[in-house]
Amino acid sequence: MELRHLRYFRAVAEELHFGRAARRLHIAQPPLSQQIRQLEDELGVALLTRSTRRVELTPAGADYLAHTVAILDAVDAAGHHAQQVAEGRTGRLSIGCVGSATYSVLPAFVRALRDRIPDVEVRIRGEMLAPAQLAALRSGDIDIGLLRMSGEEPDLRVEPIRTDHLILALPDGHPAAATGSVDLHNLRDEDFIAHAGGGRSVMNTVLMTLCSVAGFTPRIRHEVEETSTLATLVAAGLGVALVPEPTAAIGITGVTYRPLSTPTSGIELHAARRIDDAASPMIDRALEVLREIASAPYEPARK
Amino acid sequence: MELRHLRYFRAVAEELHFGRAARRLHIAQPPLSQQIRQLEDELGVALLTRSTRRVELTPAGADYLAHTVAILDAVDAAGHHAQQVAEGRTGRLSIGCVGSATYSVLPAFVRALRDRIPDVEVRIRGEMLAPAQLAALRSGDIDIGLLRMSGEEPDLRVEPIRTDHLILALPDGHPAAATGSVDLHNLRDEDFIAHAGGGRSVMNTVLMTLCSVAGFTPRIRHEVEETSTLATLVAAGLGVALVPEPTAAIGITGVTYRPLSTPTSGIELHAARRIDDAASPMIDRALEVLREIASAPYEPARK
DNA sequence: TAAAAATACTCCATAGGTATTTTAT
DNA sequence: ATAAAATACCTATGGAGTATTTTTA
Repeated sequence: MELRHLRYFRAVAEELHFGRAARRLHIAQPPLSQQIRQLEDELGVALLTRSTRRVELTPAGADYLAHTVAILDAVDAAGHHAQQVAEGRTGRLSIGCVGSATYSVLPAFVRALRDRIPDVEVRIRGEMLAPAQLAALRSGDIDIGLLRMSGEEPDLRVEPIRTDHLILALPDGHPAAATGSVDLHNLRDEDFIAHAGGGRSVMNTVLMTLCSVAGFTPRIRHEVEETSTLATLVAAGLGVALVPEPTAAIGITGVTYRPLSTPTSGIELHAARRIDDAASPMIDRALEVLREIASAPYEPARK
Repeated sequence: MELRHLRYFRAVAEELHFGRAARRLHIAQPPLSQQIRQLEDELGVALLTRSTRRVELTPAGADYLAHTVAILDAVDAAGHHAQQVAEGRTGRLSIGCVGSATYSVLPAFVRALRDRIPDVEVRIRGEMLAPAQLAALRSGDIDIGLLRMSGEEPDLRVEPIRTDHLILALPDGHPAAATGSVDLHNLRDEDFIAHAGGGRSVMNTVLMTLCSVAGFTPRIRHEVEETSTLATLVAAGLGVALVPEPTAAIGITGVTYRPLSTPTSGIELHAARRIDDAASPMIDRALEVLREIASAPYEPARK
């Protein structure tokens, strides 16, 4: 069976006249009769009752007509939808994001996506550590990763999205929070809260480097998977933490954020994608949107 | 575009290998490549990225594959469904029914239909007067009419289904209800409640005839559209009524039913259908079911 | 008897086959 | 070097056209 049979049957069923249907289809009447006969033979069902004076649908024919129309429409719709996907106007997009951007850059990104690409279907996986994102990118679990990284990844395309200042997260009432900015050296005897993964986390590397410059090695008492947990532990007074500025978007009371007295070069947020996904215009368009909105400096939520 | 293109695309998309897909389709590889190319050209969308070593779906191709599978399945399902309809195993059936059978024969019929033809989709229109049913049959609004009629209807096929005894509906405590059966003559001074439509209703004709034999002309004070209303009026003491026995299935308190002391030939319930619906096996099957169950004498619901 | 569907046949467009080339790893 | 897709070209199936017959209202 071919779509031709369905198109022809639809025409005859709607016209209830082989001659008119043939004219509508721009073919002669005999081949139309033949094709309809073929269709009926293949289905083993009489779809039409014909006499020379009247053509009518059988109950089975009426049923088949409804399905036929639905199928022909679905064929058209499938083509149009595929074109939309090819143009990146619709599709599914899975985004992974590190904790420090989950509550600031990520929501802004998703909001902008919905504005600019209304038919995108976004799936979000926030609070993903960088190594998990790399694995998820390779397995196809996510299409775009928002992470902080240093090394090279040959099968991924990584680009810097924005640079974030580093700030300190202190428990409310901490002596160092009394001043406008904090000298890292004053925290040499504090407990530090760090991310899991040790040296594989860029934030940990930066922390070690900065403390080393300040003349001490930070004592790391707690390691956390999620940045939100980190904020909770700081609020509980279990230690202090060095975090990228957007982390402050986590609305947990009991935490005071203070800049460092010594300016640093900050830490970069990167967007990563599979290098062989070049044929995915949705990812291209999404990254364009990300570049536009992510360069804006982090702005704390107004109350 | 033809289903061939979809079948071929599905094979290639699932095998991700033109050679294997061609073998699976029992054709050679070059024509397969050609057909896929045709499909892509017609859609204006690249569905696959090919190199000599790897064939992959583009995002648009993955999208199109999902739709393709759905369409091909729908084509199969449509054929099977039409076969089911042709065998009368599934389909929609609209049944009209007069008031006196609405609460006894009709529910038994529908119950039997569900047992015997599980996939039938029944639409019921109860409490339809006979003329309305004839019109609804002709307009296609109902497929089967359960009604009481006398004349001939050339474009309908009518068959007797069952004969019902005639009984009297009296208000509780009515003097005539004191005895086991009632002589119609004793009701010569009562108000009668009749169906609307006058002589066009067979029940009215029967009423006039029986009363005439009993030597009087009934005084008709109220005419009703629904048999349920008739029962309500009797219960309210507004009059008495002659009804077919199944009417007693209407569970309205305040009404006592009594047989006539003089046996009558009763009144027949007919099933009517369009004569040109011979090609509808669902109607055939449904009527077979009706014949089986409807011949059983009316049996009041046990409490 | 006239309008319309079915049949008979003819033709050619194109799906599919064979042989070969191209390409990417 | 080799496996696999693309290209070139040929073949033949079957879809569509023309002429005619059959059917029924």
